[in-house]
Amino acid sequence: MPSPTQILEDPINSLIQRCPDMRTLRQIHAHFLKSPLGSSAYALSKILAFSALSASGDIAYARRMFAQIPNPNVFSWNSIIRGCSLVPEQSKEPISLYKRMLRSGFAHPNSFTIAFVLKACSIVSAFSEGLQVHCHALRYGLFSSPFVQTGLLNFYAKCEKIACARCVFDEISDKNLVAWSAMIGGYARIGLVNEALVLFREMQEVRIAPDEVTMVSVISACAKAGALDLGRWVHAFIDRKGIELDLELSTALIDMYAKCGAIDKAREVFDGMDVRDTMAWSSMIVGLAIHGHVKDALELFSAMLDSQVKPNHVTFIGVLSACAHSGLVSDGRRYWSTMRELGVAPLMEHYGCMVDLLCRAGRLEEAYTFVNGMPIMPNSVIWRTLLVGCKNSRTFDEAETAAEQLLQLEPLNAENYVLLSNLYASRCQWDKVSRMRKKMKDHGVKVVPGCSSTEIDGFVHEFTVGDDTHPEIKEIREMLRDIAERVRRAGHEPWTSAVLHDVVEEEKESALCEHSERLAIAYGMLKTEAPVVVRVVKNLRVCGDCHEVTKIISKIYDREIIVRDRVRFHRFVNGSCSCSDFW
DNA sequence: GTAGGGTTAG
Repeated sequence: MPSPTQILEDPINSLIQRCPDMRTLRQIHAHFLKSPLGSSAYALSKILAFSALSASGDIAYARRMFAQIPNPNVFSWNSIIRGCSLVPEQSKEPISLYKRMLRSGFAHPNSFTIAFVLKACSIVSAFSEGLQVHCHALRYGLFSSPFVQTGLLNFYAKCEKIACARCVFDEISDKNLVAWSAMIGGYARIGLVNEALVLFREMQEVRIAPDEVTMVSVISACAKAGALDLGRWVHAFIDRKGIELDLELSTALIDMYAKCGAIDKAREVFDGMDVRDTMAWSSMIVGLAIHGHVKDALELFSAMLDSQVKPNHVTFIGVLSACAHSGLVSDGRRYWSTMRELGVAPLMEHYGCMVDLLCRAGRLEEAYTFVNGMPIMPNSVIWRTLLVGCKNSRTFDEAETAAEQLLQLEPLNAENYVLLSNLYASRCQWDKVSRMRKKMKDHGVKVVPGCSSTEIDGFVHEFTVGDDTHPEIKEIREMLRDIAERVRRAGHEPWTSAVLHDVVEEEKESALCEHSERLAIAYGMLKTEAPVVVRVVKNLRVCGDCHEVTKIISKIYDREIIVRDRVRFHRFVNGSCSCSDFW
């Protein structure tokens, strides 16, 4: 039997449920303030929830309203906490609100509160605050809520505390689809590809059917691994299971195919999409750019503008890097202006592209002036780009200043000393070469060997600095040296994967058939290495006199070579000769 | 009233 208040309150709820916009909500609010129900906590909390959470709401109005509620109930606290974490500007405001809620002592957190605060903590990676929320969840006996469980798991994963996330995951007795997806996504995000894929397999073993959200993480893991065969298999799996190719999954597929070298396949997915947003367009543009398909990338950018999708900073990274890789200096400058006209504020990455553009075109002085005129403090990448340009051009006098800046910013990065040492060596400045060695020693900086690999038919071929153990290393070196030489002779500058592809295809058709397997390995390396499987694992750096093979590859592609945790990936792929067997 | 997803310079 409903109480008299409930009878009166029901119309409020239904009124708010049907409220179309804030204008109407304000009228409803005004009406209730004047009515005898003006002080009803229930009515106020419903009005607050609408303004804080609905798509047509107004968080500023919700904040003002919340400030006027004398003793907000838990529902109101939850609404304002969640509402404040939904705004695009990331802040710790929801966490501060939660602290205020606890201090007020009037309302106790429930599973909704904990889930919302954890979400807020994961958005801003507020690790210490999240830890306390974890304690509260246990103290208030709320861990049994699946929303709290996944909230905690996701919080740890987003803070890159993956072992903690795994502990939470293992503690969940009844793991649902969301928990599995969150854990797989957590692994994939930080590049623990093997763990992500193994967990995906375990998920199938316990008969939890993955959905499109799960598959985004799985595909993203394949992209990070450069595992084209696995990626293809997963795509077929998605089709076989009838999982919908929504916007996010299609974008993940475009990215995976592009990063694994199958740019045509990426384009096929892109062309098959009904709706494309900024990220989808950007993935395709970036993919084309890194493959050296500069004309296609720039045409696609025009098509994007024609289709009224607003480009963002990532789109312009693709456009500017496309220009940089093909020497289109004036076009690059034009796009730089377009970017500003479209209201996309240049970030460090964009300045990096422009410096790269000028350096590759041999305009070192201009690049240096550009760096000095930057309104933000140049980072180490900018100085390194400039120094690599110095090394290649040999006609620039400001290298010393750039070197000082770089060493000041990153005195412990071995890569910098090696770069500078090589730069001085290229100029026969041997005293400076030994000074670099001494500085490195003084700082206790050690060289970490660079490492690259390629996957062919599910088998990973690994190459590490100073490691000659590959059974055909000599032949592979010779072949790559030959390919590099042919490209050099052909006068293609800068070298792009498209040019390389042509040369390798030509090789395939020529008299080298007896070396087909080696060629496949070399080609596989080119195919998988260059298209930005360039994932640099933190604290690992390519440095030192890299292995001949990796050096040639990086030279050919004129980009940094891959460093990633090969061993893990190797273990995974080595478990089987082909991925279809593995699954 | 709640949870898990896609693009990023060298």
